[in-house]
Formats: sequence, C-alpha cells, structure tokens
Amino acid sequence: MAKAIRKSLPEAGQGGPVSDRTLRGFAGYNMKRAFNAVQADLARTLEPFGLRMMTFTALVLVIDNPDLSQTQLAGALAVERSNLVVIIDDLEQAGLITRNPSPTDRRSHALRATLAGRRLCERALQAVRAHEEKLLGGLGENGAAALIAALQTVEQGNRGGE
Amino acid sequence: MAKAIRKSLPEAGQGGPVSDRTLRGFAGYNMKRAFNAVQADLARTLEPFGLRMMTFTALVLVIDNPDLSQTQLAGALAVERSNLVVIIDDLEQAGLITRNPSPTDRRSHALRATLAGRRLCERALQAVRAHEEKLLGGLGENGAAALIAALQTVEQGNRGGE
DNA sequence: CAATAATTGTTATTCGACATAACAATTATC
DNA sequence: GATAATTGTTATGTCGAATAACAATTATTG
Repeated sequence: MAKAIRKSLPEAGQGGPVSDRTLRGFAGYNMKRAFNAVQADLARTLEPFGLRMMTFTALVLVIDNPDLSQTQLAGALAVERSNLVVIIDDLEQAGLITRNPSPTDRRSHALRATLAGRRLCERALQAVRAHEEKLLGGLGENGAAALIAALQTVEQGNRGGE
Repeated sequence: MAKAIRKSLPEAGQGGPVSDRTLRGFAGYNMKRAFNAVQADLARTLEPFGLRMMTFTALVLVIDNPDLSQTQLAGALAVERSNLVVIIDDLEQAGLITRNPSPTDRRSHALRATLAGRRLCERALQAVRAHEEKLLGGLGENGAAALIAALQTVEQGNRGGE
C-alpha cells in the first residue's frame, strides 16, 4: 500500500513523478488537460473523413444554418473572417460546401452544403458521437449532462470579460 | 444604457442568430468554448505579473518540485524540450528561476525558483484563486468540485489513446 | 442624387503554440 | 574504449489566431 518514501523528500531531481497538487486545484488547469486529451482523440476520429476540428464544426454549422454568410459563420466560430477563408476554401475544394451568390447582397456568399457534404457530415457525426460516448463513459448518463451544463454555466458567466 | 443591441451584433442577415444545437450536444464543443472564455480571463489576470499561462504553470511546478530538470518539466507540461527552452529563458531573464548545475549529471540543469520568483508566484496564485472564484461562482461550492472531478475523469479515461 | 462611410470577402503579414531534425557535451552501455 | 543514448539547445516548419490593407459593394447622409 503506502510504499515507504525511500530516502527523503527531494526526489524531484531524479526519477520521482512531478507533483501537480497546486495546479490541480484550479479548474482552468484541469480544463486544459482534459481538453487536450479530448482534442487529440477527436482529431484521430475525424482524420479518416478528411476533416479537422475546425472544418467539421464549420460544416455542421453550415448544414444547420443554410445560406449563412462567412461573416456570420466567423462570428459563430469565434474566428476572424480572414482566417475563415482558408477553412471555407478547404471545405469547398473537398466538394462539401459551395459559395453561392446572395440574392440580397452581392458582396456576401450564401454558404450551403452539398449532398456529399451532408452525407459525409452524417457519417462523421456518428463517429464523433461514438467518440464522445467513449470519452464520457466514466461519468454515467447524468454525469455527462452535468458536465456539459457546468461548462455552459462557466462559459456564459464569463462572457462579458472582453 | 438601454441602447438597442441590434447594431452591435453581427446582424443575422435574414434569419436570427446562428444555431448551435447540434454541436451543443457534444462535450468537446462545450469544453472548447468554456476553456476559451476561461483562458482569455486568466491571461488578463496574469498579465499584470508579467506572466503568461505557460510561464505561470512552469513557475508553480518548479516551486513545487525543486531541482527538477528541464526534461522532467517538459514532460509535466506536455511540451517538447525544445519549446520549454524559451519558457525557461523567459522566467530566468525575469529573475524568477535559475538554472543550476546538477550535482549528479553535468548535462542537466536543476531548476529552482528565486526568492523573487516565490514571492511573485504567491501573489499571482492569490489573483488566480480570485479569478477562479469569479469563474466558478455560478456553480456553487460542490458544483465546482464536481466539475473538476468530472474533468479529471475525462482526462484519465482518455489517456491511453495514443 | 452625390460624396462619404461602412461592410464583405480576400490577401499578406505577423505572432505564438507546437512538433521535428540536427547538434555538442555528457553519460550510459556493450 | 567504441558506440549508443540523453540533455539542453538552435533552427525550421506547421498550424491557429490576430491585424492591416484592399476592391467590390452597400449604407448613410448631406
């Protein structure tokens, strides 16, 4: 059980594990580490579909909000319009979405998913749902819901800082 | 201050706001958005101390684990040794830590915080604790603890994915 | 209506986080 | 003692994110 501490405390210099204890008390530290783990596994989940996290998210939003503009999508994704261009380029060159002329504003593009885009997204969504079930398996049904609710509370309560 | 919000929002073109509903069901999406909000506020909290998130974390770990090597610290921070060099440079040039010769291995450095480093870290820790209390205020005492526990469960359960 | 301002998508550039490759000095291994 | 492995380091490339500038178009306003 309690493996006796061999010599004395200063075993950091050699092989002992590095102590986290101060940082583990912070929610931000735990959020970063948990998100890193999730992100790595999610990237592996999406890679067979030729999607990255950003392109997957953008594709889902375009499907759920047909004909939205790049400015609107950039706002929803919390990225700059200039950075969204390459994301849209990626999805368009993959044949998953199209840039259509807006009937009301000749400056803006009305983004719409192609049939191939909707089909690929449906398959990717299944994979991501399976990935999430594996992820949250240790929390139980209501534990996962509680985590999501808590995260939304933190996000909402910390929104006016900017 | 009852100025209408209409103009300040990204103007939803024709429809209303952009719908999140599909993505909101995923824990990963909520984690990313919540962490982004936390990260932004934390950066503002640490900025008066001349610390970034990475240097703050490294400083805390050096204080909690005196005489650890850069390879050990890189492992704890989950960054490459090559990227840790600039972080250590930053902290050393700020007079917060020192690179000392290891008594047992002339290749490695035994990192140690200076008195100024420990004092600055103590003040920064107080600020970060206040930041976290503001952050998690909407969750209640045990709600915050439950969030941290859930995040650790997710991190642990998703560790062997590589 | 005309002149000016604001918006949209875009390019170029910069910055920071992150990974890889190579290297000298040192240590470990055979 | 020759060879391999490790430590810190530099250089380089990728990727996400931020800013500035620009042409085309729309909105505002005098």
